[in-house]
Amino acid sequence: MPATSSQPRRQRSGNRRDEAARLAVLHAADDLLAEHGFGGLTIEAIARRAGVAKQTIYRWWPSKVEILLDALVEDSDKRFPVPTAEPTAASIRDYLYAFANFLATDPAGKILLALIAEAQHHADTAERLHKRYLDPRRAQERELLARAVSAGEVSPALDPDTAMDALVGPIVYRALTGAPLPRELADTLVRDLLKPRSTRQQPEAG
Amino acid sequence: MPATSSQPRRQRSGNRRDEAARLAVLHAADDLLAEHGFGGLTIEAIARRAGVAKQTIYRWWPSKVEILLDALVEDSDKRFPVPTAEPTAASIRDYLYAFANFLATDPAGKILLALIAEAQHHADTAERLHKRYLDPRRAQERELLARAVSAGEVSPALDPDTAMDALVGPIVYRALTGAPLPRELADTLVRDLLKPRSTRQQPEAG
Amino acid sequence: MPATSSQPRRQRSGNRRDEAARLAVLHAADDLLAEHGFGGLTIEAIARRAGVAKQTIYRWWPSKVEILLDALVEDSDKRFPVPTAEPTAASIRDYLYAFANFLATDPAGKILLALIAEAQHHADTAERLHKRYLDPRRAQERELLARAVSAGEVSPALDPDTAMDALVGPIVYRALTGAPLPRELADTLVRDLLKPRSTRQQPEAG
Amino acid sequence: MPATSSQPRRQRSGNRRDEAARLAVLHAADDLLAEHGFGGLTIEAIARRAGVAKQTIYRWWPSKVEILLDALVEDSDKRFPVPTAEPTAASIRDYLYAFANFLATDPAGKILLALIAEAQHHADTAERLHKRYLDPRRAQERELLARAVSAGEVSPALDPDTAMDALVGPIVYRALTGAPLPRELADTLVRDLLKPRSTRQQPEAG
DNA sequence: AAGTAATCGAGACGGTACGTCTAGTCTTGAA
DNA sequence: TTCAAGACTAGACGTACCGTCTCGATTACTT
Repeated sequence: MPATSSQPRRQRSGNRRDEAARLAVLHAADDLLAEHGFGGLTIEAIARRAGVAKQTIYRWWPSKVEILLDALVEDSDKRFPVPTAEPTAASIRDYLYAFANFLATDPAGKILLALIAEAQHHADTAERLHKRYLDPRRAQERELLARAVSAGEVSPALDPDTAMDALVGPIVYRALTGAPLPRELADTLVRDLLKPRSTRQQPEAG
Repeated sequence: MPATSSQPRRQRSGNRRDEAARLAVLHAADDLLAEHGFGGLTIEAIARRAGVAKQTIYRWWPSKVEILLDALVEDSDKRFPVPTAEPTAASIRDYLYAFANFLATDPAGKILLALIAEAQHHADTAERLHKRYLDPRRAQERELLARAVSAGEVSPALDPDTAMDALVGPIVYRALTGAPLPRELADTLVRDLLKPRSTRQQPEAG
Repeated sequence: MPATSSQPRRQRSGNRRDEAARLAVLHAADDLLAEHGFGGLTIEAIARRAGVAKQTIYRWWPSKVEILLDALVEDSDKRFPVPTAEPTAASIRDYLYAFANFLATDPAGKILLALIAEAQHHADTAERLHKRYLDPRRAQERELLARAVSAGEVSPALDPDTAMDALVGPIVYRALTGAPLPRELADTLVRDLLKPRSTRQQPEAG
Repeated sequence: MPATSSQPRRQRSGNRRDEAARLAVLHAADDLLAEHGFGGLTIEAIARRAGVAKQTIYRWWPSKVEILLDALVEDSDKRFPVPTAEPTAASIRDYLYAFANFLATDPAGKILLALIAEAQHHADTAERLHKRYLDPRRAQERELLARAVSAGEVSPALDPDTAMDALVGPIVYRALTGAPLPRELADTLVRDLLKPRSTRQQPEAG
């Protein structure tokens, strides 16, 4: 009587961590944030939505911030990885496009904004956000920029860290204040602040 | 302005609005934000700290966001007004210095960050923050920039609104992420994004 | 525009304790005990049933045991007060009838049984049950018995306290084990243990 | 009876029921009841204390009541068996002494009180308590009494079942309410309610 | 000797109630 | 009319157990 690969419907947890429950929680958090805003994002609501017991959430996540970080890290690595291949001005500009797009349209983009917000209210959140998201990404970004500089592709006036903030800051700020994110913004920021090789001898004034 | 007899401790209200209670609430909110962060800033705690009944707060402020807006508007107009006199690149740069200083050191600076944060969580807050703070200031800033442009002092590549965000965004973003705000940041932003008259014909590349 | 005595529907509490809420809680507890047993008697369920917030219950009652005691004391004083008038064997017997009837048929009778039960589980309950119910009633019963003795109406062999337990114990025990409570039980207990005047010279053997 | 090599610590289960686990559960239940009262007697706590998995408990006992019944039945048959030999008033009185002693001093006595209590809360418990403990014992007691009556040793006024409750009830009630259990109680109950042959023609009034 | 079956400790799971907390509404009584 | 005080409904918080389940290791009876 071969079991002919019929689907087992609900594998039922057992002794090991239930991956289905984990994903259900992450998705529920994502959905609730999108639908009801941060105010509707309670552990109770996540549990209800995910069809999961509260204890299951408390067992695996120390706070709802950590849930959001899990979702954010997974999604943003997927949707707009820091380019590692070609350290050119164009790839940096494309990265800013992708970042702006992520903030404006991806549900996980709202997560980042919510976490930056929450970090203002709780010092722990600030620390965790840095450790799990901002710092690792910034390290990659810094390296991208450094390689572009040493390749002679760009020549920013500021130190790498501040330069990145000067590029990313306007985009984040406009997302935080609900302003649109036109391509010209990233274009101008890259052109004027990074001064790429191709545009350096021809300032727009002419 | 005769001080007429020592102050009678607590004049006990009567039937007009109690100015002492109003100030006590604003100060209590300020103090609590500074001491216990936004998390410790509950209506209950403000009432306790101010020695005021909750109902008194609810009577005069529709939410604690409005309390913070009251404090923010009063203080920021005092500490770093948008310059109205000389529409030069230098005065814009000075304004950015003052803004950075406000965010980094003034207690009311924390209020702005907290309100930007809160605006991510509640749409009402976003609307109120725009209406009472961001929009009025932006109108002034836009006019400053417009006058500087038409005076030939600066020539930004972006439209006035986006250009202002490109200047302000990095400063706010670094404040939100706890990064320091060196003067070079504002210097570079003004020089590279506004292209003031004095630096226009001599791009740093030479 | 005279309000012509239309009913105000819900007087809404205010500053003072809400008597309606208090009664709703006591009745809800009573009903739940009768309908779903002690297992269904949770604070959460009482609050739900009474249409009252949990906090209101916790504000006024330190535990659900105290709710039951409130209900029990009020009801049992109403339904079967200890007789104070005539200290005769007959009135003691009638008191036992009333007690048996209370245990067997009155909803509040179930409360007493539940509290005796709960007292086995929690020492606090035992103490509170004694202080608020058993001891005061026993004091009255003891006095009734003492007056009957000194009036020559009855002559028990045991000290008053133990004698009362010998009368009451079988009734309670049968109620606890779900056995019926026939009148002959009380009759026999009074006749054989209290030896009332009228039956003393004529033992049932004849 | 050579003890052949020190005990191997924990034989690790295998295919058959683990007697060590069974005893560990019974003892853990006993200990927890004694130390933390019925409130501390949770399946989780028993499992923890016994060093046993919860599933092992649920496999062998349908509820914690059944664990207590196991312990109670074993112990009470051992400590105060219903006398089968001589159906005299004295042996009944001795049985009551033993019962009172069991309730007052034996750990298993507390179990009986706890089960009577629990039976008020759950109908299932009531049924199981009757079936496994109260009814079998009562059958033996009834037979003892019946034999004593037909031997002319005693002549109770009540039917056997009610008569037994009249004897046992006061003792249980006083145990439930924390009152002491003096020998005179059992003495008086037997003398006045069973009217043994030797005291029948000489009522104490004289 | 290998396979089958039942045991065990461990612990994750969906639930329910706990007792605490804060929000925001409402009412009283004094000034 | 204002205020302090504080009771009220509502509902989230994080914890403790409940009873069910699955896992992987450990025996003992089969064959």
